[in-house]
Amino acid sequence: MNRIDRHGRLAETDPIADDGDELRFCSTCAFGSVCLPAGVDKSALQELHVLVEHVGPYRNGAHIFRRGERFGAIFAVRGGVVKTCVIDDAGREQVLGFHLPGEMVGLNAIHPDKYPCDAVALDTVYVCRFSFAALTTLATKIPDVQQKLFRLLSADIGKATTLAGDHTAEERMAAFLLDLAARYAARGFSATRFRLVMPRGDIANHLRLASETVSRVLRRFCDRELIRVDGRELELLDRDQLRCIARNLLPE
Amino acid sequence: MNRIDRHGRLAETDPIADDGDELRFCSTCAFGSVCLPAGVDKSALQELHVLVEHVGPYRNGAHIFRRGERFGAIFAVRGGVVKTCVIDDAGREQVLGFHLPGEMVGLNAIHPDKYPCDAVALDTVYVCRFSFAALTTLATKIPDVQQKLFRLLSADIGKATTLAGDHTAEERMAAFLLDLAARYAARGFSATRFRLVMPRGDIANHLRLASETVSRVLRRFCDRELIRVDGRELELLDRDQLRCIARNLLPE
DNA sequence: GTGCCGCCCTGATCCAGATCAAGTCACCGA
DNA sequence: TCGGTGACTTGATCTGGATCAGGGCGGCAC
Repeated sequence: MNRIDRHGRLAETDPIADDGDELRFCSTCAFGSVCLPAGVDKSALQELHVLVEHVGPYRNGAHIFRRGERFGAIFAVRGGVVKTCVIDDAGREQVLGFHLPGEMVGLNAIHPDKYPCDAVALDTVYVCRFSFAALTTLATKIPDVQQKLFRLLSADIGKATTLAGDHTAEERMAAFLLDLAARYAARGFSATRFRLVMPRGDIANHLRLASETVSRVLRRFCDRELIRVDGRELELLDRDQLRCIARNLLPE
Repeated sequence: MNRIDRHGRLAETDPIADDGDELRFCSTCAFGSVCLPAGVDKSALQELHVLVEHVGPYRNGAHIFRRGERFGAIFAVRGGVVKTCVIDDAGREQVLGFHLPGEMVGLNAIHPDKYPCDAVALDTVYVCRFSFAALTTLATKIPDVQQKLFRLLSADIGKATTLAGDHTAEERMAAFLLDLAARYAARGFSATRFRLVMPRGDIANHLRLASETVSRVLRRFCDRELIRVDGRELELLDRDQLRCIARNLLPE
């Protein structure tokens, strides 16, 4: 893999950011079954491709959208990792989630009709922008599109719910690592080795832990030879054991 | 109000359970803007009313649906309060939420295509059952229905997210009480006096606290004259102060 | 009536994880 | 080469809320 060189720049051959390899990316995107010609009639597909807009690159720290902005579109991450977060009025950040290539961002903005959080690039990020108005119009014509949207929304409820549970630091950490692994695997990446693009502090915040606790738990997992860590590079060595630790918050 | 007499039975005049006062109920339901004739063409409305099925009563402790059952319908609570929860394999319950009259249950089941949790009546419960397949078909014909569903789903993501935050016992409790008050108010009930239908243990579990902590926090709120508590009857005395305590998790 | 049971409250103790305080290390710009 | 800075780690201490233990009370069966 080695998608990102040691200067943080994307390698030229990066399959994700490379628009020349569009089909390969779309096939792994959360919206792929919709965007790709899979039984959908051609004119409708044409409409979908017209309403998709490729945006990027965003550099590390750049905002894809900001809290409070009027809702107009949802986004699929094409390349890089996006963090969503809110800043409360005491100035403390709360990390809501990390969005990997192929995953959607902005679904939580439909109801309030404005983005309820910030979306920030954690490295070099490319996205597909879907105008939501156009998308819903299309959804009335193509039941598959509608169904896909319902499912994506429903799935996000489940994710948020799992995180809300009452669990120990080790349970949370194990579940987080396995979840990342599964999501990378679902997009065609390695399920055992990947890079934690986000800083420890963001992981900690997301899991409602202190960053010191994250360090310590990772250390313990290393000592028990469940994982191997080198900076932000991570390898899962004993996924069964991790699953066992995380069993109470994995099922959903 | 006094909707429930001291034997736990519904009073005869209960406006919610009374099918004779259907319009009044529908006007306060989360789906009301859809079910009621508000610009929607008549034949479509007819279809909607056909697909709605009134179910109940469920007695305290009865299941509306169980985890693992194949997903087929979403429900609007007509009367009573519904608790959703999961039991992990260690046998510990986790309360996901409470659903008041007019609110929807089951939206989180669309993606896994089976109910990911149990829905249990906390008192005498009546529901409207919406076949999801029929509803989505209708949604392709009536954009308002589709839009409503998108919004309901998106709103649930927001709710689950808020709960996932890292907050103190007092913040959680204050936010919980204000949230209940706002939801009762939105359905036409008093915003300052209502009944906590659920036992303390369920509140505690939902807020990821011990029931002892719930007791103590309520006690402290009483001492500070923010609320008045008599068993399960509750009155909010100083909502501004409560809002101040809960400010970090209310905005969303 | 009496005993039982479910729910709630209160006090004492304990502990997981937060916070505080120092480091180390890699990177970078002058 | 030398600070400076930001991300990460490690150890010491503190604390909010869990857990444990006990008791009160109202409803209900007998």
